[in-house]
Amino acid sequence: MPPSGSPISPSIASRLHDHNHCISTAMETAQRICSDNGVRLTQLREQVLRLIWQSHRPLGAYALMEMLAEQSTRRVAPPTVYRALEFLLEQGLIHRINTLNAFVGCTHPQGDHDNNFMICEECGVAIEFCTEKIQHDIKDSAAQFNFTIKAQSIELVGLCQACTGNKDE
Amino acid sequence: MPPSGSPISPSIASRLHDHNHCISTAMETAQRICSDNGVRLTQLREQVLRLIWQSHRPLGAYALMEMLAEQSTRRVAPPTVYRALEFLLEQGLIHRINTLNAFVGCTHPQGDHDNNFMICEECGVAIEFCTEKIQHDIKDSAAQFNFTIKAQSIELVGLCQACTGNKDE
DNA sequence: AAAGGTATGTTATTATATAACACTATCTTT
DNA sequence: AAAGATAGTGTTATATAATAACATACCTTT
Ligand SMILES: [Zn+2]
Ligand SMILES: [Zn+2]
Ligand SMILES: [Zn+2]
Ligand SMILES: [Zn+2]
Repeated sequence: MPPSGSPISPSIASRLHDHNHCISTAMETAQRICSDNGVRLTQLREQVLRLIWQSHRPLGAYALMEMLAEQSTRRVAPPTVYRALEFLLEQGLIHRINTLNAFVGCTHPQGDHDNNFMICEECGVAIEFCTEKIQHDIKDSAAQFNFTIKAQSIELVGLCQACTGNKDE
Repeated sequence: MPPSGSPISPSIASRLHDHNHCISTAMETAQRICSDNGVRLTQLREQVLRLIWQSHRPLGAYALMEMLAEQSTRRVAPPTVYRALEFLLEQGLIHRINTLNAFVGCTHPQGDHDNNFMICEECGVAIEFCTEKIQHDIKDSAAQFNFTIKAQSIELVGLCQACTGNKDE
C-alpha cells in the first residue's frame, strides 16, 4: 500500500499524458481488487468502469446510460447503470463527485483513502489528491467537536493548470 | 469582522442551546447584510430564510416548499423556492450541502469564508466550522497543482458529539 | 437436474432542479 | 401623477437524477 500522503502524479492534470496507460492500469487493478475481494467484475461492470475511465472528466449516470445504449443492442435503463455504479463505489474503484452528481475513476484504489478532488470548471477534469496534512487537520477539527467521521468529501472547484494558463492569454 | 480562524461555538452541536437567539441573530444579520449590499430581503426571502433557520438541520427545497405552502394560502411552486434559495446563497446567508441536496443557514455570514461542514447522519445537524490550518493546507495543495480555487466544499459525514454518546450506551 | 444466491431486465415512480413566459410590484425619471 | 424600466413572483411544463418493486436470467453448489 503506497503512503497515503504521497501526491498523485500531477501529470494527470496536464492534458498530455498517456491516458491509455491510465485505462489499462485501472482495468487491471480493478480485476485484481475484485478477485481479492471475492466479487465478480461482470461484463456490465467492466464496461461501465471502462466508460468512466475514458477520461478524467466525471460522467453523469445518464450520460453513462446513453453510452452504454450505443455500445450494446439491448435497452439500458437507469437501475442497470446505478447498480453497476453502486458496485464500483463499494469496491472503491470509482468516486462520486457530489458537486457534479457524477462519477470518476479512482486513481489509487488500493486501501482506505480520502476523497479529495480538484474539479476544473473549464475542462471538466477532476484531479484526485490527498495529503496527510489536510487529513490531520480534519481529524483535529473533528476531535475538537467530538465528531466521529464516517465519510468525507472535499471538492475544490476552479481552474486547473492548463485552463488557468488559457485564461491568462 | 471576527477572525476567520476562530471556531464556531460548539454549543450549536449540543442540542441544548438558545436557538431562538440563533434565529433572531440570523434574521437581524440578514437584514443588515442585504441593506449593506443594496438588495431587498423581500417577504418571501425572509420567510424562506426563517424556515431554514428553524433548526440546524439542512432542509431540502421541496420540504421547504411544503412548509411555505402550509404557511400561506397561495400555491407554491418549485421556482418560487429555488429563486429565494439562489438569492440567499448569493448573499452568503445560507449554504448548500451537496451531500444532502439541502440548505442550511450560515452561522457567520459576514465576509468571505470557507464552506466546511460536519453533518451528523443520526440527528441531521450540520455544524459549520472553519480553521485557518485546513484552509492553509488546501491552498497549499492547490498551489502544488497550480489549481485556482474558486469554490470549495468540505463535508464530513458521521456522528456529532451527542449522537456518538447515544450510540455508546 | 434442483436449489439457492447473485446479477440483470423491466416498469413505474420519486426526488431534485430549471426553462420559458406572464404578471405584478417597486423604483426611476419625467 | 404618468410612463418606462427593473426586479420579483406566479404558472406551466419539462429536464435531470435516483430508487422501488418485481420478473427473469445466470452462475454455483449439491
Ligand atoms: Zn489519464
Ligand atoms: Zn480514490
Ligand atoms: Zn441554534
Ligand atoms: Zn457560512
